Amino acid sequence: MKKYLAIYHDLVDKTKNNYWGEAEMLPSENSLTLEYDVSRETIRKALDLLAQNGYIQKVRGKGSVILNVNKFDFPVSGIVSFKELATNLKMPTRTIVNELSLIEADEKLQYKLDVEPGETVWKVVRTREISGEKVILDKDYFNKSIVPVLTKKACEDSIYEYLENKLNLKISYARKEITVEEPTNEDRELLDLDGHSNIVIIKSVVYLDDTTLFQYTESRHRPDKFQFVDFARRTQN
Amino acid sequence: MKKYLAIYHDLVDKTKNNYWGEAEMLPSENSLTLEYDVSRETIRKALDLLAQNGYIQKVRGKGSVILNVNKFDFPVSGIVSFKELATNLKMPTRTIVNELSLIEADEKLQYKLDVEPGETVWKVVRTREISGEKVILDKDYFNKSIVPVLTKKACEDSIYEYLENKLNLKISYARKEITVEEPTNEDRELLDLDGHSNIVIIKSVVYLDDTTLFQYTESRHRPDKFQFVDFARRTQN
DNA sequence: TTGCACAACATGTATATACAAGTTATAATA
DNA sequence: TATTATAACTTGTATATACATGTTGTGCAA
Repeated sequence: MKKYLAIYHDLVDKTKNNYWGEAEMLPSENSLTLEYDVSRETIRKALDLLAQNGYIQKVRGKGSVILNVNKFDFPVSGIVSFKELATNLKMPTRTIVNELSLIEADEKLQYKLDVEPGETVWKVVRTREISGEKVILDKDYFNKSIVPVLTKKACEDSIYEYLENKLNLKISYARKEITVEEPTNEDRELLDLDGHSNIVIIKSVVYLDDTTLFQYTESRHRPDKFQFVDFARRTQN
Repeated sequence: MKKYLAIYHDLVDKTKNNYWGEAEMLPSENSLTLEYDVSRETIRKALDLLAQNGYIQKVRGKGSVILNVNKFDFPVSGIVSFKELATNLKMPTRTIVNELSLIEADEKLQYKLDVEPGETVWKVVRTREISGEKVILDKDYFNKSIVPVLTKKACEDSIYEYLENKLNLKISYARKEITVEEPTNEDRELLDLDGHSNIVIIKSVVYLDDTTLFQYTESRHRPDKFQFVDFARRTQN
Protein backbone atom coordinates (compact mmCIF):
# COMPACT_ATOMS: atom_id res chain seq x y z
CA MET A 1 0.00 0.00 0.00
CA LYS A 2 2.48 2.65 1.17
CA LYS A 3 4.96 3.12 -1.63
CA TYR A 4 7.83 4.59 0.38
CA LEU A 5 7.74 1.70 2.87
CA ALA A 6 7.67 -0.89 0.10
CA ILE A 7 10.66 0.81 -1.53
CA TYR A 8 12.43 1.03 1.84
CA HIS A 9 12.08 -2.69 2.44
CA ASP A 10 13.11 -3.49 -1.09
CA LEU A 11 16.26 -1.38 -0.73
CA VAL A 12 17.06 -2.90 2.69
CA ASP A 13 16.85 -6.37 1.19
CA LYS A 14 19.02 -5.39 -1.73
CA THR A 15 21.73 -3.82 0.43
CA LYS A 16 21.73 -6.85 2.72
CA ASN A 17 22.06 -9.19 -0.22
CA ASN A 18 24.86 -7.15 -1.81
CA TYR A 19 22.68 -6.45 -4.82
CA TRP A 20 24.89 -3.56 -5.90
CA GLY A 21 28.04 -5.58 -5.39
CA GLU A 22 31.14 -3.68 -4.37
CA ALA A 23 29.87 -0.43 -5.81
CA GLU A 24 29.08 0.77 -2.26
CA MET A 25 26.84 3.39 -3.82
CA LEU A 26 23.09 3.45 -4.27
CA PRO A 27 21.68 4.63 -7.61
CA SER A 28 20.88 8.35 -7.61
CA GLU A 29 17.49 9.56 -6.49
CA ASN A 30 16.56 10.36 -10.07
CA SER A 31 17.50 6.85 -11.21
CA LEU A 32 15.39 5.34 -8.44
CA THR A 33 12.55 7.67 -9.39
CA LEU A 34 12.54 6.14 -12.86
CA GLU A 35 13.15 2.60 -11.62
CA TYR A 36 10.22 2.58 -9.17
CA ASP A 37 8.08 5.00 -11.17
CA VAL A 38 7.35 7.30 -8.25
CA SER A 39 8.14 10.92 -7.42
CA ARG A 40 11.51 11.99 -6.04
CA GLU A 41 9.98 12.88 -2.64
CA THR A 42 8.75 9.31 -2.23
CA ILE A 43 12.23 8.00 -2.97
CA ARG A 44 13.67 10.49 -0.48
CA LYS A 45 11.32 9.27 2.26
CA ALA A 46 12.55 5.72 1.72
CA LEU A 47 16.19 6.86 1.72
CA ASP A 48 15.67 8.89 4.91
CA LEU A 49 14.50 5.70 6.62
CA LEU A 50 17.56 3.83 5.37
CA ALA A 51 19.80 6.58 6.72
CA GLN A 52 18.00 6.67 10.08
CA ASN A 53 18.51 2.96 10.55
CA GLY A 54 22.18 3.04 9.60
CA TYR A 55 21.99 1.37 6.20
CA ILE A 56 23.25 4.30 4.17
CA GLN A 57 24.93 7.67 4.57
CA LYS A 58 23.75 10.42 2.26
CA VAL A 59 26.52 12.67 1.01
CA ARG A 60 25.47 15.89 -0.62
CA GLY A 61 26.49 16.24 -4.24
CA LYS A 62 27.70 12.67 -4.36
CA GLY A 63 25.00 10.18 -3.50
CA SER A 64 24.09 7.53 -0.95
CA VAL A 65 26.95 5.42 0.37
CA ILE A 66 26.05 1.92 1.51
CA LEU A 67 27.32 1.27 5.04
CA ASN A 68 28.30 -2.32 5.64
CA VAL A 69 25.95 -3.42 8.36
CA ASN A 70 27.32 -6.07 10.69
CA LYS A 71 24.87 -8.85 10.09
CA PHE A 72 25.77 -10.91 13.13
CA ASP A 73 25.30 -8.23 15.74
CA PHE A 74 23.29 -8.83 18.84
CA PRO A 75 20.69 -6.14 18.28
CA VAL A 76 19.12 -5.20 21.59
CA SER A 77 18.85 -1.81 19.97
CA GLY A 78 15.42 -0.76 18.82
CA ILE A 79 12.54 -2.77 20.17
CA VAL A 80 13.43 -6.33 19.38
CA SER A 81 11.79 -9.40 20.82
CA PHE A 82 13.80 -12.45 21.84
CA LYS A 83 12.13 -14.41 19.05
CA GLU A 84 13.33 -11.95 16.42
CA LEU A 85 16.72 -11.91 18.09
CA ALA A 86 17.00 -15.69 18.22
CA THR A 87 16.58 -15.97 14.47
CA ASN A 88 19.57 -13.63 14.03
CA LEU A 89 21.70 -15.73 16.34
CA LYS A 90 22.96 -18.92 14.80
CA MET A 91 22.89 -20.60 18.21
CA PRO A 92 20.19 -22.94 19.54
CA THR A 93 17.77 -21.12 21.84
CA ARG A 94 15.01 -22.21 24.17
CA THR A 95 12.42 -20.42 26.28
CA ILE A 96 11.19 -21.70 29.64
CA VAL A 97 8.05 -20.17 31.11
CA ASN A 98 8.61 -20.06 34.88
CA GLU A 99 5.48 -18.15 35.73
CA LEU A 100 2.35 -16.85 34.06
CA SER A 101 -0.13 -15.28 36.43
CA LEU A 102 -2.42 -12.40 37.23
CA ILE A 103 -1.24 -10.36 40.20
CA GLU A 104 -2.26 -7.24 42.02
CA ALA A 105 0.02 -4.34 41.13
CA ASP A 106 2.31 -3.39 44.01
CA GLU A 107 3.55 0.15 44.47
CA LYS A 108 6.48 -0.17 42.09
CA LEU A 109 4.29 -1.61 39.33
CA GLN A 110 1.59 0.98 39.89
CA TYR A 111 4.23 3.57 39.14
CA LYS A 112 5.93 1.76 36.26
CA LEU A 113 2.72 0.65 34.53
CA ASP A 114 0.72 3.71 35.58
CA VAL A 115 -2.21 1.66 36.94
CA GLU A 116 -4.53 2.18 39.89
CA PRO A 117 -3.94 0.49 43.28
CA GLY A 118 -5.43 -2.99 43.32
CA GLU A 119 -5.59 -3.29 39.54
CA THR A 120 -4.53 -6.68 38.19
CA VAL A 121 -1.67 -7.09 35.76
CA TRP A 122 -0.18 -10.01 33.88
CA LYS A 123 3.13 -11.25 35.20
CA VAL A 124 5.32 -13.40 32.98
CA VAL A 125 8.68 -14.78 34.04
CA ARG A 126 10.73 -16.52 31.39
CA THR A 127 14.20 -18.00 31.27
CA ARG A 128 16.11 -17.83 28.00
CA GLU A 129 18.55 -20.56 27.21
CA ILE A 130 21.27 -20.03 24.62
CA SER A 131 23.51 -22.97 23.70
CA GLY A 132 22.23 -24.87 26.71
CA GLU A 133 22.97 -22.15 29.27
CA LYS A 134 20.30 -20.12 31.05
CA VAL A 135 21.70 -16.62 30.57
CA ILE A 136 18.67 -14.30 30.32
CA LEU A 137 15.78 -13.83 32.73
CA ASP A 138 12.85 -11.83 31.37
CA LYS A 139 10.19 -10.47 33.71
CA ASP A 140 7.27 -8.93 31.82
CA TYR A 141 4.25 -7.09 33.19
CA PHE A 142 1.27 -6.23 31.01
CA ASN A 143 -1.65 -3.93 31.61
CA LYS A 144 -4.64 -6.31 31.75
CA SER A 145 -7.09 -3.73 30.41
CA ILE A 146 -5.10 -3.84 27.17
CA VAL A 147 -4.11 -7.52 27.18
CA PRO A 148 -7.20 -9.34 28.51
CA VAL A 149 -6.03 -12.86 27.63
CA LEU A 150 -2.55 -14.36 27.66
CA THR A 151 -1.70 -18.03 27.14
CA LYS A 152 1.31 -20.14 28.02
CA LYS A 153 1.61 -21.04 24.35
CA ALA A 154 1.96 -17.37 23.39
CA CYS A 155 4.65 -16.90 26.05
CA GLU A 156 6.65 -19.86 24.82
CA ASP A 157 6.33 -18.76 21.24
CA SER A 158 6.39 -14.98 20.95
CA ILE A 159 4.26 -12.59 22.96
CA TYR A 160 4.89 -9.75 20.52
CA GLU A 161 3.70 -11.81 17.60
CA TYR A 162 0.54 -12.61 19.58
CA LEU A 163 -0.01 -8.99 20.59
CA GLU A 164 0.58 -7.57 17.13
CA ASN A 165 -1.12 -10.18 14.98
CA LYS A 166 -3.86 -11.59 17.21
CA LEU A 167 -4.76 -8.60 19.39
CA ASN A 168 -3.84 -6.09 16.68
CA LEU A 169 -1.95 -3.90 19.13
CA LYS A 170 0.36 -1.39 17.53
CA ILE A 171 3.57 -1.38 19.53
CA SER A 172 5.24 1.91 18.81
CA TYR A 173 8.02 3.10 21.09
CA ALA A 174 9.87 2.40 24.32
CA ARG A 175 12.14 3.98 26.91
CA LYS A 176 14.99 1.73 27.91
CA GLU A 177 17.50 1.93 30.70
CA ILE A 178 20.55 -0.26 31.09
CA THR A 179 22.21 -0.68 34.47
CA VAL A 180 24.48 -3.17 36.21
CA GLU A 181 23.42 -4.49 39.61
CA GLU A 182 23.95 -7.31 42.07
CA PRO A 183 22.07 -10.50 41.31
CA THR A 184 19.01 -11.31 43.41
CA ASN A 185 18.22 -14.73 44.86
CA GLU A 186 15.76 -15.21 42.00
CA ASP A 187 18.55 -14.54 39.49
CA ARG A 188 20.75 -17.10 41.21
CA GLU A 189 17.93 -19.61 41.23
CA LEU A 190 16.74 -19.30 37.66
CA LEU A 191 19.97 -18.50 35.81
CA ASP A 192 23.29 -20.27 35.34
CA LEU A 193 25.24 -17.41 36.89
CA ASP A 194 28.49 -19.31 36.80
CA GLY A 195 30.05 -17.30 39.61
CA HIS A 196 29.35 -13.90 38.13
CA SER A 197 28.76 -11.24 40.78
CA ASN A 198 26.94 -8.75 38.57
CA ILE A 199 23.92 -8.78 36.31
CA VAL A 200 23.03 -6.44 33.44
CA ILE A 201 19.46 -5.19 33.57
CA ILE A 202 17.52 -3.66 30.70
CA LYS A 203 14.39 -2.01 32.02
CA SER A 204 11.88 -1.07 29.34
CA VAL A 205 8.62 0.80 29.38
CA VAL A 206 6.73 0.12 26.18
CA TYR A 207 3.96 2.21 24.62
CA LEU A 208 1.38 1.72 21.91
CA ASP A 209 0.69 3.86 18.87
CA ASP A 210 -1.76 6.06 20.79
CA THR A 211 0.72 6.66 23.67
CA THR A 212 -0.97 4.23 26.07
CA LEU A 213 1.52 2.50 28.35
CA PHE A 214 1.00 -1.26 28.30
CA GLN A 215 4.19 -3.09 29.24
CA TYR A 216 7.02 -2.96 31.73
CA THR A 217 9.90 -5.36 31.31
CA GLU A 218 13.10 -6.24 33.09
CA SER A 219 15.50 -8.25 30.98
CA ARG A 220 18.29 -9.58 33.17
CA HIS A 221 21.46 -10.77 31.45
CA ARG A 222 24.55 -12.59 32.60
CA PRO A 223 27.29 -9.98 32.02
CA ASP A 224 29.61 -12.13 29.91
CA LYS A 225 26.77 -12.95 27.52
CA PHE A 226 25.53 -9.41 27.26
CA GLN A 227 26.17 -7.17 24.29
CA PHE A 228 24.34 -4.07 23.19
CA VAL A 229 24.93 -2.68 19.73
CA ASP A 230 23.69 0.70 18.67
CA PHE A 231 23.77 2.98 15.68
CA ALA A 232 23.55 6.63 16.63
CA ARG A 233 23.42 9.87 14.70
CA ARG A 234 24.75 13.11 16.08
CA THR A 235 22.13 15.62 17.12
CA GLN A 236 20.89 17.92 14.43
CA ASN A 237 22.34 21.43 14.34
CA MET B 1 19.05 29.46 7.78
CA LYS B 2 17.24 26.12 7.60
CA LYS B 3 13.66 26.80 8.60
CA TYR B 4 12.69 23.29 9.69
CA LEU B 5 15.71 23.05 12.00
CA ALA B 6 15.01 26.43 13.55
CA ILE B 7 11.40 25.41 14.16
CA TYR B 8 12.55 22.05 15.56
CA HIS B 9 14.82 23.71 18.09
CA ASP B 10 12.16 26.23 19.01
CA LEU B 11 9.64 23.46 19.63
CA VAL B 12 12.15 21.42 21.65
CA ASP B 13 12.80 24.43 23.88
CA LYS B 14 9.11 25.07 24.32
CA THR B 15 8.30 21.47 25.23
CA LYS B 16 11.21 21.37 27.69
CA ASN B 17 10.06 24.60 29.31
CA ASN B 18 6.44 23.43 29.56
CA TYR B 19 5.35 26.21 27.24
CA TRP B 20 2.07 24.47 26.54
CA GLY B 21 1.51 23.69 30.18
CA GLU B 22 -0.36 20.51 30.96
CA ALA B 23 -2.14 20.51 27.64
CA GLU B 24 0.12 17.65 26.53
CA MET B 25 -0.81 18.48 22.96
CA LEU B 26 1.07 20.45 20.34
CA PRO B 27 -0.88 22.88 18.16
CA SER B 28 -2.05 21.30 14.93
CA GLU B 29 0.15 21.36 11.86
CA ASN B 30 -2.07 23.95 10.27
CA SER B 31 -1.84 26.21 13.33
CA LEU B 32 1.94 25.92 13.31
CA THR B 33 1.93 26.65 9.58
CA LEU B 34 0.26 29.98 10.30
CA GLU B 35 2.32 30.66 13.44
CA TYR B 36 5.70 30.21 11.74
CA ASP B 37 4.52 31.35 8.32
CA VAL B 38 5.91 28.36 6.46
CA SER B 39 4.40 25.52 4.46
CA ARG B 40 2.91 22.47 6.11
CA GLU B 41 5.69 20.21 4.77
CA THR B 42 8.27 22.33 6.60
CA ILE B 43 6.33 21.97 9.83
CA ARG B 44 6.06 18.24 9.24
CA LYS B 45 9.84 17.93 8.84
CA ALA B 46 10.32 19.63 12.19
CA LEU B 47 7.69 17.41 13.84
CA ASP B 48 9.25 14.26 12.36
CA LEU B 49 12.51 15.22 14.08
CA LEU B 50 10.71 15.73 17.38
CA ALA B 51 9.09 12.31 17.03
CA GLN B 52 12.39 10.62 16.10
CA ASN B 53 14.04 12.00 19.20
CA GLY B 54 11.22 11.03 21.52
CA TYR B 55 9.76 14.45 22.25
CA ILE B 56 6.35 13.81 20.74
CA GLN B 57 4.16 11.02 19.45
CA LYS B 58 2.06 11.76 16.40
CA VAL B 59 -1.43 10.26 16.47
CA ARG B 60 -3.35 10.22 13.24
CA GLY B 61 -6.55 12.21 13.29
CA LYS B 62 -5.76 13.64 16.72
CA GLY B 63 -2.50 15.52 16.80
CA SER B 64 0.96 15.46 18.38
CA VAL B 65 1.11 14.32 22.01
CA ILE B 66 3.96 15.73 24.06
CA LEU B 67 5.91 12.96 25.79
CA ASN B 68 7.33 13.99 29.15
CA VAL B 69 11.05 13.66 28.65
CA ASN B 70 13.04 12.77 31.75
CA LYS B 71 15.22 15.80 32.07
CA PHE B 72 17.74 14.30 34.46
CA ASP B 73 18.60 11.24 32.46
CA PHE B 74 22.16 10.23 31.89
CA PRO B 75 22.08 10.38 28.11
CA VAL B 76 24.87 8.22 26.76
CA SER B 77 22.41 7.64 23.95
CA GLY B 78 23.18 9.36 20.70
CA ILE B 79 26.67 10.76 20.31
CA VAL B 80 27.18 12.86 23.38
CA SER B 81 30.49 14.17 24.66
CA PHE B 82 31.37 14.17 28.34
CA LYS B 83 31.31 17.96 28.28
CA GLU B 84 27.73 18.03 27.04
CA LEU B 85 26.85 15.31 29.52
CA ALA B 86 28.45 17.11 32.46
CA THR B 87 26.26 20.15 31.92
CA ASN B 88 23.18 17.93 32.25
CA LEU B 89 24.44 16.43 35.47
CA LYS B 90 24.08 18.66 38.46
CA MET B 91 27.18 17.14 40.02
CA PRO B 92 30.68 18.61 39.99
CA THR B 93 32.88 17.05 37.31
CA ARG B 94 36.54 17.16 36.46
CA THR B 95 38.70 15.81 33.64
CA ILE B 96 42.27 14.60 34.12
CA VAL B 97 44.43 14.11 31.03
CA ASN B 98 46.62 11.10 31.79
CA GLU B 99 48.18 10.83 28.38
CA LEU B 100 48.28 12.72 25.08
CA SER B 101 50.65 11.25 22.56
CA LEU B 102 51.27 10.14 19.00
CA ILE B 103 51.70 6.39 18.69
CA GLU B 104 52.15 3.87 15.94
CA ALA B 105 48.94 1.95 15.34
CA ASP B 106 49.14 -1.64 16.50
CA GLU B 107 47.18 -4.39 14.84
CA LYS B 108 43.99 -3.79 16.81
CA LEU B 109 44.02 -0.07 16.04
CA GLN B 110 44.81 -0.67 12.39
CA TYR B 111 41.63 -2.67 12.26
CA LYS B 112 39.47 -0.35 14.39
CA LEU B 113 40.63 2.90 12.79
CA ASP B 114 41.15 1.39 9.33
CA VAL B 115 44.71 2.80 8.97
CA GLU B 116 47.86 1.38 7.33
CA PRO B 117 50.56 -0.43 9.33
CA GLY B 118 53.01 2.03 10.84
CA GLU B 119 50.65 5.00 10.54
CA THR B 120 50.62 7.33 13.54
CA VAL B 121 47.46 8.05 15.51
CA TRP B 122 46.62 10.31 18.43
CA LYS B 123 46.14 8.55 21.73
CA VAL B 124 44.30 10.36 24.52
CA VAL B 125 43.67 8.85 27.94
CA ARG B 126 41.44 10.79 30.30
CA THR B 127 39.99 10.13 33.72
CA ARG B 128 36.58 11.58 34.53
CA GLU B 129 35.82 12.53 38.06
CA ILE B 130 32.23 12.93 39.24
CA SER B 131 31.61 14.16 42.77
CA GLY B 132 35.26 13.57 43.62
CA GLU B 133 35.36 9.96 42.47
CA LYS B 134 37.23 8.74 39.38
CA VAL B 135 34.54 6.62 37.77
CA ILE B 136 35.10 6.88 34.00
CA LEU B 137 38.22 6.16 31.96
CA ASP B 138 38.12 7.37 28.35
CA LYS B 139 40.63 6.12 25.83
CA ASP B 140 40.39 7.96 22.50
CA TYR B 141 42.27 7.31 19.29
CA PHE B 142 42.13 9.74 16.36
CA ASN B 143 43.22 9.36 12.78
CA LYS B 144 46.13 11.84 12.47
CA SER B 145 45.49 12.49 8.77
CA ILE B 146 42.18 14.03 9.84
CA VAL B 147 43.23 15.54 13.17
CA PRO B 148 46.75 16.91 12.53
CA VAL B 149 47.02 18.90 15.75
CA LEU B 150 45.68 18.15 19.22
CA THR B 151 46.47 20.12 22.39
CA LYS B 152 46.23 19.27 26.07
CA LYS B 153 43.98 22.29 26.49
CA ALA B 154 41.49 20.88 23.97
CA CYS B 155 41.53 17.52 25.78
CA GLU B 156 40.84 19.12 29.14
CA ASP B 157 38.09 21.26 27.70
CA SER B 158 36.16 19.42 25.00
CA ILE B 159 37.74 17.63 22.05
CA TYR B 160 34.47 17.61 20.16
CA GLU B 161 34.06 21.35 20.48
CA TYR B 162 37.60 21.71 19.14
CA LEU B 163 37.01 19.31 16.27
CA GLU B 164 33.68 20.78 15.24
CA ASN B 165 34.35 24.47 15.72
CA LYS B 166 38.09 24.82 15.11
CA LEU B 167 38.77 22.05 12.61
CA ASN B 168 35.27 22.25 11.11
CA LEU B 169 34.88 18.49 11.12
CA LYS B 170 31.34 17.29 10.70
CA ILE B 171 30.82 14.42 13.12
CA SER B 172 27.89 12.46 11.81
CA TYR B 173 27.30 8.96 13.12
CA ALA B 174 28.72 6.18 15.26
CA ARG B 175 28.48 2.48 15.94
CA LYS B 176 28.49 1.70 19.62
CA GLU B 177 28.85 -1.53 21.52
CA ILE B 178 28.31 -1.99 25.23
CA THR B 179 29.84 -4.93 27.06
CA VAL B 180 30.80 -5.86 30.62
CA GLU B 181 34.32 -7.13 31.24
CA GLU B 182 36.94 -7.64 33.92
CA PRO B 183 38.94 -4.55 34.84
CA THR B 184 42.52 -4.31 33.59
CA ASN B 185 45.48 -3.19 35.67
CA GLU B 186 45.18 0.20 34.00
CA ASP B 187 41.55 0.44 35.14
CA ARG B 188 42.56 -0.40 38.70
CA GLU B 189 45.34 2.17 38.58
CA LEU B 190 43.47 5.10 37.14
CA LEU B 191 39.96 4.59 38.55
CA ASP B 192 38.49 4.42 42.05
CA LEU B 193 37.14 0.93 41.48
CA ASP B 194 36.01 0.56 45.08
CA GLY B 195 36.10 -3.22 45.03
CA HIS B 196 34.02 -3.67 41.90
CA SER B 197 35.01 -6.71 39.88
CA ASN B 198 33.45 -5.65 36.61
CA ILE B 199 33.68 -2.67 34.29
CA VAL B 200 31.21 -1.47 31.66
CA ILE B 201 32.82 -0.67 28.33
CA ILE B 202 31.32 1.43 25.57
CA LYS B 203 33.31 0.98 22.39
CA SER B 204 32.53 3.52 19.69
CA VAL B 205 33.63 3.94 16.12
CA VAL B 206 32.84 7.44 14.95
CA TYR B 207 32.45 8.67 11.38
CA LEU B 208 32.33 12.03 9.66
CA ASP B 209 29.71 13.38 7.31
CA ASP B 210 31.47 11.92 4.27
CA THR B 211 31.72 8.43 5.85
CA THR B 212 35.42 8.71 6.71
CA LEU B 213 36.29 6.92 9.94
CA PHE B 214 38.23 9.19 12.26
CA GLN B 215 37.85 8.06 15.88
CA TYR B 216 37.84 4.94 17.99
CA THR B 217 36.94 5.27 21.65
CA GLU B 218 36.68 3.05 24.68
CA SER B 219 34.72 4.57 27.52
CA ARG B 220 35.19 2.47 30.65
CA HIS B 221 32.67 2.96 33.48
CA ARG B 222 32.48 1.74 37.04
CA PRO B 223 29.32 -0.43 36.97
CA ASP B 224 27.50 1.21 39.86
CA LYS B 225 27.87 4.63 38.24
CA PHE B 226 26.84 3.49 34.80
CA GLN B 227 23.44 4.14 33.28
CA PHE B 228 22.39 4.08 29.67
CA VAL B 229 19.07 5.58 28.66
CA ASP B 230 17.56 5.07 25.26
CA PHE B 231 14.48 5.98 23.31
CA ALA B 232 13.64 3.45 20.63
CA ARG B 233 10.96 3.20 17.99
CA ARG B 234 9.71 -0.10 16.66
CA THR B 235 10.84 -1.01 13.19
CA GLN B 236 8.66 0.26 10.38
CA ASN B 237 6.22 -2.17 8.83
C1' DT C 1 50.80 20.86 -19.50
C1' DT C 2 48.45 23.24 -16.06
C1' DG C 3 44.71 25.62 -14.23
C1' DC C 4 40.24 27.56 -14.44
C1' DA C 5 35.41 27.98 -15.91
C1' DC C 6 31.49 25.69 -16.73
C1' DA C 7 28.12 22.16 -17.60
C1' DA C 8 26.08 18.11 -15.85
C1' DC C 9 24.58 15.81 -12.06
C1' DA C 10 24.15 14.86 -7.17
C1' DT C 11 21.43 15.92 -2.78
C1' DG C 12 18.99 19.71 0.28
C1' DT C 13 15.28 22.95 1.21
C1' DA C 14 10.80 25.04 0.53
C1' DT C 15 6.31 25.47 -1.39
C1' DA C 16 1.64 24.22 -3.30
C1' DT C 17 -1.78 20.95 -4.21
C1' DA C 18 -4.70 16.92 -3.94
C1' DC C 19 -6.65 13.31 -1.80
C1' DA C 20 -6.76 9.41 1.80
C1' DA C 21 -7.94 8.20 6.32
C1' DG C 22 -8.68 8.60 11.39
C1' DT C 23 -11.15 11.47 15.25
C1' DT C 24 -14.60 14.23 17.26
C1' DA C 25 -18.44 17.04 18.05
C1' DT C 26 -22.75 18.45 16.17
C1' DA C 27 -27.12 17.91 14.18
C1' DA C 28 -30.57 15.21 12.08
C1' DT C 29 -33.25 11.04 12.49
C1' DA C 30 -35.60 7.00 14.29
C1' DT D 1 -33.64 9.26 24.35
C1' DA D 2 -30.53 6.74 21.61
C1' DT D 3 -28.57 6.14 17.24
C1' DT D 4 -26.79 7.55 13.05
C1' DA D 5 -25.11 10.47 9.60
C1' DT D 6 -22.32 14.35 8.64
C1' DA D 7 -19.22 18.13 8.76
C1' DA D 8 -15.07 19.82 10.36
C1' DC D 9 -11.26 18.92 12.10
C1' DT D 10 -6.73 16.03 12.49
C1' DT D 11 -2.43 13.58 10.36
C1' DG D 12 -0.63 10.53 6.25
C1' DT D 13 0.71 9.82 1.46
C1' DA D 14 1.98 11.22 -3.15
C1' DT D 15 3.09 14.39 -6.72
C1' DA D 16 5.11 18.52 -9.17
C1' DT D 17 7.96 22.39 -9.17
C1' DA D 18 11.61 25.62 -8.17
C1' DC D 19 15.86 26.83 -6.66
C1' DA D 20 20.03 26.26 -3.52
C1' DT D 21 24.26 23.99 -2.90
C1' DG D 22 27.93 20.57 -3.21
C1' DT D 23 30.81 17.33 -6.54
C1' DT D 24 32.91 15.91 -10.68
C1' DG D 25 34.63 15.69 -15.16
C1' DT D 26 35.05 18.07 -19.63
C1' DG D 27 37.12 21.31 -22.38
C1' DC D 28 38.85 25.79 -23.18
C1' DA D 29 42.54 29.03 -22.40
C1' DA D 30 46.87 30.55 -20.67
